[in-house]
Amino acid sequence: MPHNHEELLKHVSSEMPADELLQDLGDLFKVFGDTTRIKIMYALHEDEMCVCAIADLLNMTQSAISHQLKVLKAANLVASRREGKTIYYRLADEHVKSIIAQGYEHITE
Amino acid sequence: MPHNHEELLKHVSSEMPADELLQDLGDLFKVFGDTTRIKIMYALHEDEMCVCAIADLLNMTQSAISHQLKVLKAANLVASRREGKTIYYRLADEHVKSIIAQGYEHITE
DNA sequence: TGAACATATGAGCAATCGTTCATATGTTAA
DNA sequence: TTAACATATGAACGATTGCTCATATGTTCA
Repeated sequence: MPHNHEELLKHVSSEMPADELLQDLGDLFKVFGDTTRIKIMYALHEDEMCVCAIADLLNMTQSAISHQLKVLKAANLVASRREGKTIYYRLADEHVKSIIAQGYEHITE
Repeated sequence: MPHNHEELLKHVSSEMPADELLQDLGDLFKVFGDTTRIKIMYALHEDEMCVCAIADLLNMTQSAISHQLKVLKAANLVASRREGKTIYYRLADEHVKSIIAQGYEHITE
């Protein structure tokens, strides 16, 4: 008979957050899991930037950047304001920086 | 003529980490970007577990869990030890917990 | 109003990802 | 050695993802 871990499972199971929360966590990190989006967030680290400046910086099309900004905004990682024709994006809050900082620490240990 | 941001770009550009590091950062977060892997890491939060216990807990096949553990191990997020036929996995270090904690904070703000 | 600019968006396509299934490897005990 | 167990692995398939291209929306200025 395969080995038994009923007791362990009962305990760990009771400590697990709800499935929906775990799903949301995964979805959040999925947003961080793309180099383009990481670059965008790094670019916004110090100051806001408009879409075309980000596109220039990363040497990518305006469309590609715009699509990614939409993803970042849906995850509440960036916010934007309009000034005439231009739309400026900035990091939404400090979580972005601390999450990236933790990741940075891990890979550079 | 489209608007100019040469000065800004020069500055932001000089502050950007190397491409390879940004790639590694994205790759790291990609590993966190899956609910199954998040669940595994949460399960290992307190104590080590063997593969079949994790599979039981998450109600998934041994194979699926094994594949995901391989991904987690490649990213240095979990470590393992053998005891007879059984292989026990545990979190590799505290970074895992702090990264997840930061993400948790963001979604529950 | 119309032209130029800045950004957003939808469809489509190649690439990547997570699972399943079958099977291989490694360990223990009889 | 053989059977049973625990885990790992490779191929394959459907689903998701990130980009491109064409075009739409929104704003300013003449």
